[in-house]
Amino acid sequence: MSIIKSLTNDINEIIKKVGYEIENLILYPSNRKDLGQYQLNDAMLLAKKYKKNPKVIAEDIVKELEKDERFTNLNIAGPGFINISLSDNYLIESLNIIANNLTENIDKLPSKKIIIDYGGANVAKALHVGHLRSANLGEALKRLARLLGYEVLGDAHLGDYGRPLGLVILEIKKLYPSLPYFDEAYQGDYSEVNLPIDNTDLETIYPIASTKSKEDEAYLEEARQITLKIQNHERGYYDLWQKIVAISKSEIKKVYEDLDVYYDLWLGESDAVEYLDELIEIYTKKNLLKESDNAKIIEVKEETDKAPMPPLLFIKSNGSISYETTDLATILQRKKEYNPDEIWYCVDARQELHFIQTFRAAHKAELVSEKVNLEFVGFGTMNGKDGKPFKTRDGGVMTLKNLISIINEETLKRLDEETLSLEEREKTAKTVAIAALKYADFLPYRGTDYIFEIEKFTDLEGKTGPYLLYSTIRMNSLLEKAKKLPQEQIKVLSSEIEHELALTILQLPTILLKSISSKSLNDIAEYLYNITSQYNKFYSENRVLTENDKSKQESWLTLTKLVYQINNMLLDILGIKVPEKM
RNA sequence: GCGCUCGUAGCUCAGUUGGAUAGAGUGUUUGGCUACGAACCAAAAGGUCAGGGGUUCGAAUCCCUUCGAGCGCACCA
Repeated sequence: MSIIKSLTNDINEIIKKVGYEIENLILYPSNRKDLGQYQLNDAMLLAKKYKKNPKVIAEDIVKELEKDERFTNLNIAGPGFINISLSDNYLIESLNIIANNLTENIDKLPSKKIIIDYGGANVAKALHVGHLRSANLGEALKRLARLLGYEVLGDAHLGDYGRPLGLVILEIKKLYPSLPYFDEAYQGDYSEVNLPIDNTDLETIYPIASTKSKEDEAYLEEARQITLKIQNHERGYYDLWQKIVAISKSEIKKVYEDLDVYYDLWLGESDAVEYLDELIEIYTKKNLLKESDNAKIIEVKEETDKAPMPPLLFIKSNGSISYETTDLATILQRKKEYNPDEIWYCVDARQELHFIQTFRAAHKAELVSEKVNLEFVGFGTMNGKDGKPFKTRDGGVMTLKNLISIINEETLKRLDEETLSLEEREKTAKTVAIAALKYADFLPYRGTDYIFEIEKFTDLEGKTGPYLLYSTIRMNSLLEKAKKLPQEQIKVLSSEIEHELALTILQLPTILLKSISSKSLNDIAEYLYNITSQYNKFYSENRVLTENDKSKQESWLTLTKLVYQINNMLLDILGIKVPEKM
């Protein structure tokens, strides 16, 4: 158990002993550091509950806390704030426990099996800036959840089904009508067909097809028919579809690897389709399907709804299925194959209604038990400076690949030509660029729409990924230079900034729990900046290597090591790598 | 129209299970390197927390209301 948690528990016990009961006691870091390190705000609440003067209650509590040697400088301020500080002895002892084993400073959660759905990548479409948040968020939540003791599977949930693929194949048919895929008489093996199309072609074909479909009703209808053919596994079309998926998937994988995003499962919508018959049977047997305008729908209204709730479109009037249905099939598939306790969906916040419908329909048919938490983890949209969804200057889509290379160039310019060879610079630039990109994305709360500016992601100074990397590397460099000196124990805390750092370190487990419960990484991103800038202040105030006081020197080195380890751990959660030099 | 989200420093964002004096980065002005790595550190200036009302010991945070913005509302995914 973490220091801060056991401390909170103990204070709770002490207060109970005095005769008061606090339901959810939290030891807050004080926002009046001049009065104490921590504050307890509960005397005011207890005053209401026990109908007593809050100051009297505070005095009762303080009197008992004073008997404990861990606490010092206890005082009461204002209407009944209790200010608490920790004694240096206790602080040092606590830090040494953590320095000895970092996991002592992490509170594990009861084990659970979780699937995180954080893909959103679509076959035949380039990953664009909009995919960044899903990938970053999901990957980081996966790592955080694992650290806290959950069993986690990340699923790419590839968009490999539905109309876009129909459109792409239609356009290919228009471009290369003589391909055997479109020749009904063809009897040969499709794996031997040479498709004159690579991933770059696919990415240009889709926008063209999409535009045509909006302008030409007949074209759209033909695409609908082809979509249906794929869904019915019609020879030729189905084979071409498989080929396109394979080409596209390998390219998508590459971009995700650049971002240090790795999935445990590379399942797609199409993989869920084998559960479709079973799904339809379940809904039919339970009598949950209704006919409406030639389509089959599921009513998902509830009495408490404030707004009209549209039904879930289960089977379209032309007989094809919508993504609501593949999402339901996916839930069934996950239940059957993995039996998770929770499924988290990291998707754009604008899809909330869709997921409310899907979750309700899933629970209505008991695809998963009511206890299984299907959670919508929506994130805000990336807008341009005009407040509308981001477009490049010429009105196009900024692909993720493009964005990464822009930041790469920017970073490369900043790297020191004297300490790094060209080869090293190129490799390092990539790592630093990704750090800049990811960190900038994590800083705002996940639900906030934020304004996407290239400058924000290429910024290398101030509260940025490169700042964290630079500082962390500098810590390591110091530790390396002091390799022969002892760095095992903190013996003294000799300045204000060292005390600040100590308290920040104790606060870590609280930040981790806050982050997993809000499912947002901004608290961790903020914490990383805080601990790093506190360390940098310490670093600028002291000369560690030339310090004569040996116990001071060892304490400083141990503190450096501790912060270094924490930074590495947290950066790893965010999926950010630390290069050796930069 | 109905519903959801939001409005905090010039800009970009934190802070919202109610806590003391509302924070950070950036930008502006200024000071600190023949280096334990200056992609750093220090300091100044910058706020009617959109407006109004209410709840209470206490409100950026909760409730009501006005104004403004974004998003969603079955056969796109």
